[in-house]
Amino acid sequence: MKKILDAARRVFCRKGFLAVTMQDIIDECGISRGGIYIYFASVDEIFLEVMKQRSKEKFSEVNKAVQNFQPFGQVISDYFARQKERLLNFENSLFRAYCEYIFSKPKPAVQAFRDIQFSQLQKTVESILLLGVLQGVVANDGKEKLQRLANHFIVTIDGLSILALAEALTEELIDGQFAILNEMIQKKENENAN
Amino acid sequence: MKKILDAARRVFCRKGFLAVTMQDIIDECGISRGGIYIYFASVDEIFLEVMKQRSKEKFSEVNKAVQNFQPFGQVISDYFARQKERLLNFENSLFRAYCEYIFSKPKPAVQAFRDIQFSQLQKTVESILLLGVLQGVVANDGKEKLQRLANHFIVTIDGLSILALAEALTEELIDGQFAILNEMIQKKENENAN
Amino acid sequence: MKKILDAARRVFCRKGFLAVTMQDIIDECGISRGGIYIYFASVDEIFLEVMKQRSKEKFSEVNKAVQNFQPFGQVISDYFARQKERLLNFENSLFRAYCEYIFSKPKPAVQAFRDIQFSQLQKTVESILLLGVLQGVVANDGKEKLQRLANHFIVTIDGLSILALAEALTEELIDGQFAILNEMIQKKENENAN
Amino acid sequence: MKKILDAARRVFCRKGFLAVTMQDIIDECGISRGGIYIYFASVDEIFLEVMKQRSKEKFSEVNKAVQNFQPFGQVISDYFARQKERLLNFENSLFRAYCEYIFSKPKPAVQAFRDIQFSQLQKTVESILLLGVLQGVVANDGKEKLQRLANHFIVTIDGLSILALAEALTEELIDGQFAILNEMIQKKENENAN
DNA sequence: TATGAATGAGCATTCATTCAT
DNA sequence: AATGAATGAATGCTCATTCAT
Repeated sequence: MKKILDAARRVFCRKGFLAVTMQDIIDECGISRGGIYIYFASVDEIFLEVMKQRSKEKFSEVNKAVQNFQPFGQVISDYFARQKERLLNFENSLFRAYCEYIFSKPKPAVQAFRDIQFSQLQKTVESILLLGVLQGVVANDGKEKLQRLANHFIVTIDGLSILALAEALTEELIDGQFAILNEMIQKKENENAN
Repeated sequence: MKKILDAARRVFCRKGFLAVTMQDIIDECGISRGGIYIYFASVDEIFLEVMKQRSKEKFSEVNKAVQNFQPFGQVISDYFARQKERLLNFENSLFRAYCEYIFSKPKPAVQAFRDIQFSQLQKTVESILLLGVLQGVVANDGKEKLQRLANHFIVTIDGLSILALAEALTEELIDGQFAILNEMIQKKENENAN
Repeated sequence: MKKILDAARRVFCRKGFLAVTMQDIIDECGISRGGIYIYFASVDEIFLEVMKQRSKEKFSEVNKAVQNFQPFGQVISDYFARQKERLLNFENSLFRAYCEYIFSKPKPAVQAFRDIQFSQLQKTVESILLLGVLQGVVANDGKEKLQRLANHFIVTIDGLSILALAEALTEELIDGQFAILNEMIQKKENENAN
Repeated sequence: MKKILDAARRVFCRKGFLAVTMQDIIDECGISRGGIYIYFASVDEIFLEVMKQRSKEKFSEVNKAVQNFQPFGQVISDYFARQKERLLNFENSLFRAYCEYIFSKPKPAVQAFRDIQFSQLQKTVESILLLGVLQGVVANDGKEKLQRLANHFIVTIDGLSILALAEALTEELIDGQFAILNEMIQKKENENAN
């Protein structure tokens, strides 16, 4: 079953979600036509399981760093570095599949799924920024502004992800955008100092 | 043929790109199966033509405003208002279809298409910001920084578009993100004043 | 389309209803896999159409004889002869398919269909018996009794049909049963005479 | 193994014969896939065993009544009552499965099976009628006529069974048909008296 | 004995594409 | 130009049967 999920993940990275057929996954994992239906009734089910698995891995490192109260400068630059690497190696990303899934399903059906993905991400980014606030290197403009800023990070990275999928993304562009995000924190830092 | 393209556009708005079959377009425009193949050999061709049409309309108004050297404050707030309306009425948008198309095609094949879309957008946003610079209300930090800022606008709006498609987008969230973009200009204005 | 229905009828006679696949009908009529779906969406639809066609043919001759007020003795013996021939050549009958269809469907779904079949049959048999009454060769015991007798004819023939399908039916057995039905009319005739 | 047969019987009552899969029986009896194949190689084998079991139960009571030389009036009215109850509770009957089995198999293969079922039934009905003859309440028209009458009872009940499966059977209709069968005996009784 | 994972043949259905009219 | 009937490849899915444990 792990064999199926690993194979499926490779397929989803390669072909997104909508174009993936059971046949693709069967071919990739070497299990028979019927064999796969023992575990999963549809491509949808496999996809959801793959996403569940990924969620577990995804934030573990950064969350650990935050919990260990490591220096904000370190954490944020690690975070950017990791995102940059991800954006530059987008052939290993499930983002395309995630988008196609979210786009194609009737909205009520995916609400729970999408909310989990989004709120987990929000929580993680917020916790990083909060770490900066606690360490006095990010301005404390109140919870609302912090949330807004966290959302802006997410939105920016989502926007970059689209460009990555369109292969319209250069390293230079990434650096430029992350520089802007950094400045937004730095600015606040200065203001804080005032 | 206009009938085909109009019908196809409605279909692409409704179902994206990947899920659209010739049958869908046939049903929508009321022309026969064979009749459509006289003009277009595939859904792909129809899609490209629809996108070409849309490009023509898309930037006409804002470009005109810029060319007429209208007040930057007016132009930018119009731009945000228009984007906001678009994001809140995303069932009429071709963004999903655009994403699915870009995602699904082998990259070299869509490079030209994607570059046209992206550079048109860049040019328009840059021209707006340049208007601000010329009118002395946006900081003149050099061409590179301006381009970076323009990209940030684009990236942010793309990020919001994803959320719109996932129906994870509230009016509040849009306002918050546009406020951040506005502050980035204002900030620069202040600095400029210093 | 006539080609499809004729082929389908042969298949239903040979294999009943439940065991018939689209493939069977496709093989029999020589139309392509997709071609058949232009006219019919499922085996069910084809079956219903075949049955509709048959209903039209089925009672035409005997109904005509009744309407022409032909001698009862002639009509009834023709009817028995025809039924006997049908029972002895049951490989050309749709009875098996009809049974399997009726058996396998959720009852509300087939109610209308089954009622039409049954009431047509009832009406025809009743009209024959009524002919006998009008000609004074069948006892007039009231409408209710006549209906009951008509039902008995139907029930008997259905019972014989089951035996035919089981190939447990000899010519002798048929003759014996039809003799009983004949006696029932004769008896009444005698009584009538009393 | 009894567990298997009991479960299978419930399934056959519910779904007939053709639509029953091994999975259905597995689900119903809670024994594993492989476990069932130890005892039975196919659904066919299970069905035959279920039918064999049922034959043992089926006629025991009426046969006992006949052997005990109980009053014919009692025996026949018990028999009709039992049949009526069976017809009105046809969801517990194996008749549908029996029909589908008989219909679907190549005739030589089921000849023995079908003959056993039919001749057992014939024998039982004949023995009841013979009881009537012996008690002087049914006309003694010779063995051949008696057999013919027995067959008519069977044929009628088979015909009613079809209607039961089609849910076209009312209590009124059953009563009417059984009344006809009763009259056939009564008539003979009267004649006998003459 | 008993299990249940695995196999692969077979079915319904959809769809892009062709072509005679 | 325009039609729409016809094709056949491809997909999801089910099921009887096998077999290592």
